[in-house]
Amino acid sequence: MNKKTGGEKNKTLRAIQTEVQSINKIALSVDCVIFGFDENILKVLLIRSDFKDYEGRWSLLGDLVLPEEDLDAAAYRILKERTGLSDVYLEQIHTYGNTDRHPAGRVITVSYCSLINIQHHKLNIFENELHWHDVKTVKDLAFDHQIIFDYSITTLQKRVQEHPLGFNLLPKKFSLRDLQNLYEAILDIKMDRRNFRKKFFSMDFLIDLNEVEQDVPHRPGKLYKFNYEKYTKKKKRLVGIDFN
Amino acid sequence: MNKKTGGEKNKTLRAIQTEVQSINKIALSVDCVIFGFDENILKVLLIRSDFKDYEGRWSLLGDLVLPEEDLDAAAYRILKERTGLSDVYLEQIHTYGNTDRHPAGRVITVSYCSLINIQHHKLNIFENELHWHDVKTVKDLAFDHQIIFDYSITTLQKRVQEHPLGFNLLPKKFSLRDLQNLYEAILDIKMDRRNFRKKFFSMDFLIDLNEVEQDVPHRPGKLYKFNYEKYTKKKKRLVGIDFN
DNA sequence: ACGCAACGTGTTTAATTTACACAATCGAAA
DNA sequence: TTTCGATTGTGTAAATTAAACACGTTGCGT
Repeated sequence: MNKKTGGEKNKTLRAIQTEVQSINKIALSVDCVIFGFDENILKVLLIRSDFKDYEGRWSLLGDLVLPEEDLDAAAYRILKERTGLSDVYLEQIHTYGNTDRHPAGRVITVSYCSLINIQHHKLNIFENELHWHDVKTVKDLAFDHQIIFDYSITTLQKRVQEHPLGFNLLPKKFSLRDLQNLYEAILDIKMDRRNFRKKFFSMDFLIDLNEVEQDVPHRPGKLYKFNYEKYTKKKKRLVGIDFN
Repeated sequence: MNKKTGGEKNKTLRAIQTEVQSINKIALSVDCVIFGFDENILKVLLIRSDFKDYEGRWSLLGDLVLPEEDLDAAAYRILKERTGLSDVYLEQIHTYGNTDRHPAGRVITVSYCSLINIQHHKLNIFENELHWHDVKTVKDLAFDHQIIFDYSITTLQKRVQEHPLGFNLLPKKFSLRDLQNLYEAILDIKMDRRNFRKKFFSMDFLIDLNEVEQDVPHRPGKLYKFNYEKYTKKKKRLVGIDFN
């Protein structure tokens, strides 16, 4: 097999092959697209592919779903196994099931997307060179992971504008500058600072902590936290036809 | 088996059971939530469930994915088999894979959503009492189909505001009243007629056919068709944070 | 005490959305 | 042929939301 990986690393792929080759049946897997935010850059967790055909290529964090395991539970397990983190936002994105998408045979893969706070969860496992990659540098992923990744990031951009997911990527206390940097990184745009502040203040989901940033080499900004309670009490309006 | 169904009707379920029981493996299926529009009512196609446990309950149109069949292809095939219709909008919605969701064992179901024009496609098969149901009357579906259905309709409402899907439900030539009735039915709201017209005219995707309705007992409205070409040339803008 | 760097704030303009009323047209019936 | 009923077609004013834009303040570092 490939150079850096020992015996255990190929467990997953062998399992897939066994699963698939035996009777031309279906294997079910989950791929997690785990986003984080650090140094004002949106990042994603990748590992080196174990698979010979994709030697050296980067790949998403995937694994087979266990026989008695619910789908969402599998995603949470994989996330936990790979990162140690639980209790985070995790959502199904899309399912990929074409017959030719995996060299080992028919593999159905359900993709999930997660947003985690890199500072709150330092990686302590580095199997398969697990580490964060700037999303802007991600390319040529193994299997059809590039397609999965591209779709995930597009979906993420949509969802982050409809739900306050971004707050998961920040420390509990954050400045408005932090928040804006986050949105600018995810959406890959620049925004006007005054309008950005106006918008978030008018939403009325930020709690002023009456604290300021520490150890910044300039005037420190005020710190806020997100008011989840208040948010969950709000309703949806869905009217607004707008093709674009 | 149940009273009304002959030998062939249970094919699908037997196949699932065989597939699943043999080796405790996974069965892959597709459920189609097929929406139509008629008499100003949003409708959905349902059949009577074959399954003993759900005798008499209504169920979505589902079937197993063939071993060598791509996922999307399976959805199109099932739609075609059930309705004869091809070349319609069909989109993946969500995947359901919990271990306890199907009595026969582990079944992964990918749901798809489709919008078809009832007038352009009269049903000529009535197996399992296939027919259109007013979506407002749908309840107590078999399996977890109620959950799948509810999620589909919510997703449909979202998507119909972002993309001109609704035009699939109308005849090629339609009046603005037809169009408004459609949106009101799908979104389950009332809209102001003048503002509705203004909105669609300003989008500039309607072609005036210089024809009017026939056989209406009142002043006939002008007829339009949708300009798909013009639409496909437009771009997306995605900026606009707005939790709701 | 000075400079640097980022913070915090308000107004004006434009664009979009909402609310709202009346004359014109056609078919049907008297 | 006149009238009635029903629905079409249209415009404007008000309110809301989004966009553009500049300067004084604060705290740190030297």
